Formats: sequence, C-alpha cells, structure tokens
Amino acid sequence: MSNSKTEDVDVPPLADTSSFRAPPATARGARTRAALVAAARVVFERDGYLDARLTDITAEAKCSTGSFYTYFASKEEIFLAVIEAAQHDMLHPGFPRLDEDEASPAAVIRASNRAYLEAYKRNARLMLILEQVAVIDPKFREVRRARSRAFAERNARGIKRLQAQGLVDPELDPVVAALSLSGMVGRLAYNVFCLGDKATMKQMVDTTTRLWINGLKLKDE
Amino acid sequence: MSNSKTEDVDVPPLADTSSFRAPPATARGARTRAALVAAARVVFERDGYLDARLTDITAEAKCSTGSFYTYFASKEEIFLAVIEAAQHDMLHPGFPRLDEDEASPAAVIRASNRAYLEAYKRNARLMLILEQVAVIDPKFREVRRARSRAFAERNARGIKRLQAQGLVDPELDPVVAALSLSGMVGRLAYNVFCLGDKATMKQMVDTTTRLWINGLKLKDE
Amino acid sequence: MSNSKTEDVDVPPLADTSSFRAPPATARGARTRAALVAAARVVFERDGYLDARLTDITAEAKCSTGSFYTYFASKEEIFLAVIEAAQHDMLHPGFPRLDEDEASPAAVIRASNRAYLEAYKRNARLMLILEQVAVIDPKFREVRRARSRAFAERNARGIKRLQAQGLVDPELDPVVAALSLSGMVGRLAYNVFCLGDKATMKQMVDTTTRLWINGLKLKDE
Amino acid sequence: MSNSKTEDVDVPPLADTSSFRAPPATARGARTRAALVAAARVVFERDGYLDARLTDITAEAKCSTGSFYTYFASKEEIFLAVIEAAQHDMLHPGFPRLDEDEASPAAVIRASNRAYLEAYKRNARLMLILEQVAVIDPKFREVRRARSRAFAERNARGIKRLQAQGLVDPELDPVVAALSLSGMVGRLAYNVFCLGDKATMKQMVDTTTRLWINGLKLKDE
DNA sequence: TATGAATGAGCCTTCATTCAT
DNA sequence: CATGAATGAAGGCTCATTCAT
Repeated sequence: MSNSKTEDVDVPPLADTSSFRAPPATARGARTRAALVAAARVVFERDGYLDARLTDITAEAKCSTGSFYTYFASKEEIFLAVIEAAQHDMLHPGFPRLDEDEASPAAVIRASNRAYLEAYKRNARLMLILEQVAVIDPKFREVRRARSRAFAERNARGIKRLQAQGLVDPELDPVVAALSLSGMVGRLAYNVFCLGDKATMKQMVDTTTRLWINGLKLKDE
Repeated sequence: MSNSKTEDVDVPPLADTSSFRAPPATARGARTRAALVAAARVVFERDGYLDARLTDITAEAKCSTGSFYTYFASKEEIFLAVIEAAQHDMLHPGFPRLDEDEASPAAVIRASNRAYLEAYKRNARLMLILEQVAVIDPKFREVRRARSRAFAERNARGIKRLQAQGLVDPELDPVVAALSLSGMVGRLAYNVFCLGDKATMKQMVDTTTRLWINGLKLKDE
Repeated sequence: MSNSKTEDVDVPPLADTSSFRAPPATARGARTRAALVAAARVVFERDGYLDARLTDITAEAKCSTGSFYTYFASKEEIFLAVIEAAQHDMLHPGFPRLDEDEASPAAVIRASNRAYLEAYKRNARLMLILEQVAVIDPKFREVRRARSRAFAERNARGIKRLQAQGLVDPELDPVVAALSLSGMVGRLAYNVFCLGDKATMKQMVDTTTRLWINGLKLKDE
Repeated sequence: MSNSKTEDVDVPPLADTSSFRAPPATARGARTRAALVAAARVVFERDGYLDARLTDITAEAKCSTGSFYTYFASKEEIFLAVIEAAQHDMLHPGFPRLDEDEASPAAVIRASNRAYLEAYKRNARLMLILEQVAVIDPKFREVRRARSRAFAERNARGIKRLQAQGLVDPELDPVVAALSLSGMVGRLAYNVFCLGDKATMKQMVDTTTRLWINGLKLKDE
C-alpha cells in the first residue's frame, strides 16, 4: 500500500518549523517529549482544541508546566506535533493512482477511496479536532488547504491525462472536477465518521467509487 | 425559481427556542433588537465568532450592554438570530426538483446547483463563521447537521424516484449518493468562497452539474 | 390572646418612614400596591432577600417594573412593607405577662412561650429571611435589635418586680437574665423551625418554660 | 483547660474538602497561601463577606489575582479556610465537662461558659461574618448547624448522665434542654459582642451559669 | 532538565433604577 | 397611573506563559 509511487505525493511541510524548539538531547528528554505528545492527543481528543488546557496536558503526561515549554513553544505547536505523529497513519495514496499500469483506473480509484475512508475512520476524532483548528486558526486553515490542494492538483493531473487518453469526459474542467470529487469523499467521511450520519463502509466505498467513475464517464476498458 | 414546490423543504427549526427572551413588545424594542442583529452580523463577519465581543456588538448597535441582555441571553443566541435572519436568502431548492414536470431533470439540477452556489457566495463570510461555530459548539453542529440531512433526505427521495423511472443508475445507494453529491457541492462552495480556491461561477456550475448528471448516469432524454 | 395588655409592648417603628412614597390615592393604586406586597412575600420566601429580583416581584404581581417605583423606593422598602404586613401575626405577648393578676406567673410564662413559638412557626420562612437581612443590612440589624431589646427590657422589668416580691432568685442580674432567656427561646425557634433541628412543639414549650421557671427559681406559690 | 478529655469533642469536618485545590508543594507556596488567608481575614472583618472583593484580598496579600485561584476556587472556599484557621482558638470544652471527677458540675459549667464567651469575644467580628455567611449560603448554614448540634448532643449526654445520678431535674427533656441552654449562651454572646448590647463579662458568666444551674435544678452538693 | 508558583489583561453578565411614551 | 426599554458600573474568573529555584 505504501509503495514509492504513492509517497511522492506533494505533501507540503505542515508549517514553518523554523522556530521550533530543538529536539531533546537526552533520552530522558525524548521520553518526556513523547509523553507530552501522547498526553496532548488524549486531551485534544477528549476536550477539543479550545478547551484543552496546557495544564491538563502536563498533568496527563505527569510532568510540570515548565517542562512543556522545554519542548514546545505553544499549544499550537504541540498540536502540530500531534497531527504529525498521526500523519503516517493518514498517509494514503492520496489520489487514485490513475497513472499506475498494473491496475485499471477504476480499481485504483476504489482502492484509493477505501484507503482514505479507512484512515479517516481510524482518526475520526482527531480529524474533527483538525477541522476545528483549521476553522479557528487561519494558520491551520492554510495548512489544511495546502494539503487538500496538493491532492486536488495531483488528481487534476490524473484527470487531464485520462482525458488525453480519451478515457474521461472531455467536457469536464479537470481542476474543478478534482476539487469537487475529492471534496465529496472528504465531506462524506466527515459527515459519517464525525457527525454521525449513518452509512456502512461498503456503501461509502461503493457509492463514492461509482460516483467518481460515473462522474468522470470513465471508460472501464 | 421560488415556486411553492421548492418551499416545502423540510427545514427543521434551528434550535430549541424555548428559553429565548421574550420578543420586544413595542416598536422601539423591535428596532433595538433589529439593530443588534444587524450589528452582530457585521461584527461576526469582521471578527469571527470567537473574537466577537459583546461590547463590540452593542457599540456597533449604539446601545448599552444591558440592552443586549434584554433581547439575547448570550452570544450563542444572537448568532442564531443572525443565522435565522440570513435563512430566507439561503433558502434554495436544496435538491434538484426532480419531481418537477415542466423541466428536464438535468435543467433542474443545474438550476438548483446554481441557486445554491450563488446563495452561498452571497453569504460566504457568514458561512465560514457558521462552520466555525458548528465545529466549536455541539449545539450548532447538530443544527447544521439537521439541516444538511434534511436536504440530503429530500435528494435521496428524488434519486429513488428517478431510479424507479429508469432514469438513474440503479446500482447507486440513493441515500449515500445524495449525501455524497450534496456534500460535494457544499464542500466546493466552501473551498472556493471561504478558503480562496480559484474557480469561476460558471466552472463550478458546469462541473458540479456534469458530475451530478454523470454520477447518476442520468438519462437526459 | 391579643388583649390590650399585650399590645402596649413598646414596639418601635420599624424604620424611618419619612421618605416613604405617598400611599395610593386610588382604589386601583391600592390594589396594585397590595399585589406587589403579596408578590414580594412570595418571592422573598422563595428566593431569599439577596436573590429576589425586583423584576421577579413585578412579574409575580403582574405589573410593570415602572409601577414598582410608584409605590416603593427600593427593595429594602418593600421588604419593610412585607415585614410590617406580617407583624400583626407575630404580635405576641412578648414577655410573660408577669404583671398579670389573673394568672400565676408560671402560667403566663408558658402561655407566652407557646404564643411566641407558634407565631414563629407560622412565619418561619420569613423569619429566616429577616435574619438574613438583619445580618446583611445594618439598618435592619438595628431594627431587629431594637425590637428584641424592647422585649428584653420589658422582661427585665418583670423579673425585677418578681425579685422585689421575693418570687425570683435575687442573685440574678435581671437585665442579662432577660436577655439570655429571651434569646434562648428565639434561638431555639430558629434552630428548629429554620434550620431543621428536631423537636415537637410540646417539647419546646415544656422545656423552655421549665428552664425559665427553674432558671429564675420562680416560686410557684 | 485543654486536657485530653476536652479535646475529643466531636468536631465534624467543616465541609466537603474533596474539591479543594491541591495544597502548596513548596515553602514559597505555603507562604503565599498563608498570606492570602491572613489577608482574607482582614478584608472579611473589615468589609463583611458580601462586600469583600477578591481583588481586595489579593491586594492585601500583595499577590496577583491569578495566585488566588492557585489556592482557592472561590470566595467561599477561602472563607472556609479563614474559619478553619480560627478554629483552634474557638475550640473550647463545648460543654461543661460534667463527666469530670476533679471538679463540681457547677464549676465545670462556669468554666465552660467563660471559655466559650471569651473565645467568642476574641473572634466577635469573625463570628458576625460567619452568621452572615451562614444565613446567606445554605452550605455554611449546614456547617454551622452541624457544629452546634455536635455540642448540643454532647451536652445532652451530660445532662442525661446527671439526671441518672439524680443531680438534675428529671422532668427536663435532655436534648431540647441542651439545645436551649447552648443556644442561650450563643445568642447572648452574639447580642453583646456583635450587636452591641451592654453587659460585662462577669455579668454574662454569672448569669448564664446561674441560669444553667437553676434551669437544670442542679444539686450543687 | 525539571519544577510549579506567579502573573494579569480582559470579557461576560447582572439588575436596581430611570424615563420617555 | 402604567408601561417596559434603556442604562452602565463593577467584579469574578481563566489560562497561556514566564521565571526563580
């Protein structure tokens, strides 16, 4: 699933990391930092970003408030670290690997949608918090938008290619279509996993895949 | 565009209004209340929900802090009033009025998408704030979800009907498809009008309409 | 029980009434005023003095806030009116009518204690509020103290007289004894009727009477 | 006066302390906390409970508002701490140690009354505030009532014992008598030390002791 | 590195009282 | 006399961040 082809997705750095605290120099330091990140994830998921207090995090990590600032400059920064730690799990093919040769485009789309939805499900609570932060803090809004735009652009290139091959509806604007279809899956995941709308995983994979394929008028040669 | 058929969308009451302050008994009171709501919209749009201070709102409305509490119990409550005041503008057919006889389903979908996108554009700033609040406050999350579910359900019924008429891909799960396609348009609007992704109105209408039609495999007889 | 003898107790005017609003001139006015006083008693007993809001009182009286100020200058003033309205009920012999000829001193003490305790019980909730106000507001503290001192002084004169007649322990300081014994009954009533200590009316009357008689070494000839 | 026999008075814990802030972990913290409690006593005695502002207390303690909340969650809570700090001083035998062998019951009663009155006098201002709080806040009402009931019960046991020994009027209900006589001394102290009634310490001790002894018909063999 | 006490700016909310209608 | 909208001062409380130990 994590072959090199999918790794090259243009994932922008999550944020300007230049002002970050130096990484821990000692083993004890590394342990404390890790405890803080784990504690932060617990607290963020439990209380949300706004209601999470730094003291809750340090209490959960069984360390002092002062220690927090040894490793992180702010709540924002530790949140970024939490997100980053969750990244490898969320790393998914990003876009239907339409350029793949070994599989039909349709199969790639299905696999990609499934991977995305499953990863989303695993991290649903954190995703909700990320939505929250994105909407509250323009900096994170930008982070989030850059990421989804990276995917959308990649998708747009894929669609363009398929259009060139005559496999996809030539009438579609590839950029806007990519934006729309990616957004569709993301929104559905959010509605079901975060807000509690009802749908099974199979229904979601089937339907989104079919809507992609139908929507693009993909010729499944 | 606003014929009676489209007015019957099942818009649930925005929230439990039982604990609300009594409505103004005099014309003067009504004027003050209206000034507060208008001022609140200005302030919310300018500063966002979290950074909006009650004193900013009363200052903008040229009244005292005390007057605020004559009409609203909290920031939350006046925000609801602002949203409510914006409702008539956001009221759109919701779903392609597939049951309409006078127009082809495709035309109905296009008109509906256009109406939604234009209304969203007019209220983009407020919609961003609503996203913010929805993500912060579970109460508003519920409000927002109830509304989108009402539309999705209506759309699902439309899709089911078209499937029965043999006009739409019978393989699709109508409920999940409705959820997905509605979400697609909503998300696109959010990305473009709120987050700054680039697309013209024409591109958005064309693409989403085509994705709907293609996605449903709608036979445009 | 309310013979003229007991009416002459030196009840000081409850407060300086010189700044009071003029009494209502019309029948409608009198009705409104009465409704306000009745409503105030309800609200004070329900919420206590501090938590009673003028708007609650006017709402209970089904009149406007403005009307309140037609009849009363302040919360304080209407509270005084409530207390005053409750006075006739609380009017009790005050002190064992030791000067009475028709009954033995012991019988007078018993009747007096019973009367006091029963009146207290009837107005327990209001008495609790009065304690509250007395302790909060020095003006009412003075009012309350003046009243109890009037009783104590009268009692002191009675004790002195009985000492002169050789019927009471001559070693006792009549003033302090009167203060002590009156306080004893008042405190017991407070403990039982307001704070919930357990005792039957009979126990209370029997015990306080016996403690008075024993305490004074009253010769029950 | 403070032999072990008198120390075992059943003083209930003042309140549910489970929600209290963690006690200071360092000497510096302990110093700040102590300064706050001392400052609070000054401010409460000067301004009363209701008019005491938290900022006055922190100003008096020369620390920031934030520090207050490091140690106390509310005005209520620091008041409890002030009362607690005053407790050791108010700790008195409670009831005439009638069970003592070395002294006559009468001597014990006198010593006990004197101890109580003197302690009350030393803390008169604080006692007035406590009355105020007790009457305002049901939680403190309960605290106060529990304490006085503990004493009254102890007194009741003493009276019962003396009745069994044939030294006290067998007609008296020991529980109600104890409640009455304890209340008598408490109320007298309140009247004189808090409300300004006039009596010397000697008069108070003499009279209350005599009223106890007479009241109980104590045989002073 | 670790600790945890100290900081303090700033906003929401209440409600007795006034006054124009 | 009645109405009810308008007023506005005042203070409790939070919590991210700093810094002395």
